[in-house]
Amino acid sequence: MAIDKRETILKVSQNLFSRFGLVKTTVDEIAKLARIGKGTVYHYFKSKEDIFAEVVEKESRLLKQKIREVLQTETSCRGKLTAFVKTRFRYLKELTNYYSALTDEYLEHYGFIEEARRKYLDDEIQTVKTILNKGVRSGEFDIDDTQLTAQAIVFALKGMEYPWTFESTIMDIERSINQLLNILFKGIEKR
Amino acid sequence: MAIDKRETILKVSQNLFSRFGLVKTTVDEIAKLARIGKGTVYHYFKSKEDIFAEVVEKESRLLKQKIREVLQTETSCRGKLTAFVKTRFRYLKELTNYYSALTDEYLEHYGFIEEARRKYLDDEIQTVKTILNKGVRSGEFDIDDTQLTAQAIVFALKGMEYPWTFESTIMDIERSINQLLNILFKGIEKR
Amino acid sequence: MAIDKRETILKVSQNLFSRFGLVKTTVDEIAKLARIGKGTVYHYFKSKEDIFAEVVEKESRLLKQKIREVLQTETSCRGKLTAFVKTRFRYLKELTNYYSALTDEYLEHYGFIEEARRKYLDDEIQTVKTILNKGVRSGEFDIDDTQLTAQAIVFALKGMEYPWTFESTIMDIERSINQLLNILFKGIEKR
Amino acid sequence: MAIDKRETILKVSQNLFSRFGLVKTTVDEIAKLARIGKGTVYHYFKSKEDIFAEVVEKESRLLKQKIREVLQTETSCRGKLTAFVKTRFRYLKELTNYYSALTDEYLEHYGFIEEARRKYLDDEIQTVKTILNKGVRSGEFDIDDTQLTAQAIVFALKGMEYPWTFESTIMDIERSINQLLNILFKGIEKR
DNA sequence: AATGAATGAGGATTCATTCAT
DNA sequence: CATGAATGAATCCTCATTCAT
Repeated sequence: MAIDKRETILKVSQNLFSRFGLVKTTVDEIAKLARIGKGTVYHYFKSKEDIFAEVVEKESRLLKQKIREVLQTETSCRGKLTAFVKTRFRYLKELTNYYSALTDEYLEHYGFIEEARRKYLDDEIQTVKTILNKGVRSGEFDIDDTQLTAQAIVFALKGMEYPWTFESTIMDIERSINQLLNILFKGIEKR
Repeated sequence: MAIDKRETILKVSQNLFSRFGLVKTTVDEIAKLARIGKGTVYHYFKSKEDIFAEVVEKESRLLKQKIREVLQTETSCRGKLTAFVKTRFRYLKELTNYYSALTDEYLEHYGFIEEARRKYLDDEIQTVKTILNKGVRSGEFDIDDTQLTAQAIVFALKGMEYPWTFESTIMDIERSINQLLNILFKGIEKR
Repeated sequence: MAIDKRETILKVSQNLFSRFGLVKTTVDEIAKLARIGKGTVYHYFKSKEDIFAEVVEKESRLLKQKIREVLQTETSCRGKLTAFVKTRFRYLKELTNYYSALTDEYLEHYGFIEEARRKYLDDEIQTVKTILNKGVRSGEFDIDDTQLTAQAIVFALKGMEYPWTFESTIMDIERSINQLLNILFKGIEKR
Repeated sequence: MAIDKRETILKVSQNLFSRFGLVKTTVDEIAKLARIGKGTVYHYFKSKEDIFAEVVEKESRLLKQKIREVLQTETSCRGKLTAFVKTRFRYLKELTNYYSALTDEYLEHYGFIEEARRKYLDDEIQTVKTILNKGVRSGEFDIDDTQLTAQAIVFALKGMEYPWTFESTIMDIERSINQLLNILFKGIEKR
């Protein structure tokens, strides 16, 4: 029961934060949506920021795990890279708090966000670099500096995190991702 | 005099918004920094959001103009694309409000932001597509679907907009951009 | 067991009240320090005020008893008066709740405090008056109106109750008490 | 007008603080009593504690000035001492915040109160000591250690600060003060 | 045109008390 | 007996906006 309520708070908070952000989400709303008293929220969490931190942390764990799973199902390096990019993209669309925590400027002042960002970035670059290295060794890829290339790829992927609220009306993001991967592998220059 | 004051408000607001965001910037601060009375701010602008909208609009115009200028100095399509990417990146680092307006989730509810985003995106894609088309015609590029490719490139570029506060300690962004352009042109697959 | 817990609550409350006062002491703290559930506190006491009332009452009883004891060990009236003053002072330094209950202004609204004050005062004045009367009869003292004098002395003694947090750095209170007693007996006028 | 309002806030706050203390006085009450909006209170003062500090400071100044005035009207040292004691007492009855700021235990944590206490005490002792020294030189008084005696007297006077809410029903404080002064000058021992 | 005083609607947080288990 | 989950009233403070001067 108790855990139930804690979980409920996290769930509605996740929802609210993802829609309105940290500042514009009020504890009142959280309590109301969770159908509990405002005080109860403070029974389970020390502050609104604390809830946010936990929501972000949870989403982060989920994303990492998904990526780890998916990487194991692919054998070729090209397959791995493709899987990584697509999984990452698909999940980030849902894990909006994690996304916004990594993005919002005014959150820079919260220490835990800074920390999360750094770890997240290192993590992703490392993952990509590992794939690239393996690809180079197996002869699939032709890359001079895998570290730098991994960085560049991860940066480019961040473009996918953009909150594409009007995506459907303008374009099909999935197709764009495929195209991006194509470019990534082949380049656009005439050979 | 009147125009002077209006301009001052915009300038200090730009500064404050870029540092603290829309929500955390108070009208009091704006007035104090502009060395005018708080009421005066409301003489020139209907609301805080209005100031924000205008700041963003102004930065947007500036960016577009810069890109237009720079594109004319380049002749090759590869040069044009490179120039576009680099200019865009350099300016976005300064035009932080424009950037954050395009990014912050809780701003989605403001109509003018929605509008700005759409326009901005169309614009950039169009610009890139034009370059790509020219490149294909001139034989520089080898691209099936320039619309889709332009979209993919613009998406990838958004990754550069990430607020890299710890950039210096982790990596040199400029080098990453060069690498990204390399990938863009050549791909990573062994030929 | 039950009495044990009740006693524990009283003890930790005495400690907390003396350090933070009635308002700034929370029931949570009391429960935590007593290593019991918050609800349990309400098994033994109707409210926080109730705990406070009992703590004060207990300290009051302790002080009275101490004074009674000490008065019996002295024979001369001057000795009795000296003993009374010194004992009273020494114990009040420890019985801080009793002290603060008698002092804090915002407590005036609690009926039981009003009552305690009145009783306490009457009591002390009566005690001193008894000593003075005895002294007058025995020829030790030369006093017109022992009632009025007793009142004046008790008032003066209240000055000693002041929370001298910085006492050590400024002066030695004990020495001041001696001096006060000297004045009390001899006066400061040239004879 | 502006000063008017600031003054009004201070006045009603003085009243409320003196009746309910710092903790139990709410900003809402202050605003309501001053017939202004709650926000206005914060226009003039940074916080509730700030108002309190200023109220106390104001009362302190008033007391000191009154005492200075009264000391000049008396010529004999006995007269001066009597005047000092009586004035101090009469004014403290009104300056209840000053009084409670000097007394309340839970206020010890506020730095400015600590400071005020120390200054206040030094001040009073110095004032009394000056009178005593003059009295000794003129042959009016017979005192060994005027510093110690001054301390003892000031301590005793603190007893007068007690919140004698039920004074009238029990005794006439003024008469007690006279008696205390009598004791101070003559002592109670048979000569 | 310019001001800053005035406001009140929120919003985060605390805490004494209740109550189901 | 014992608990701690649950509550909501109370409280301090912020800030965009209005308005009289």
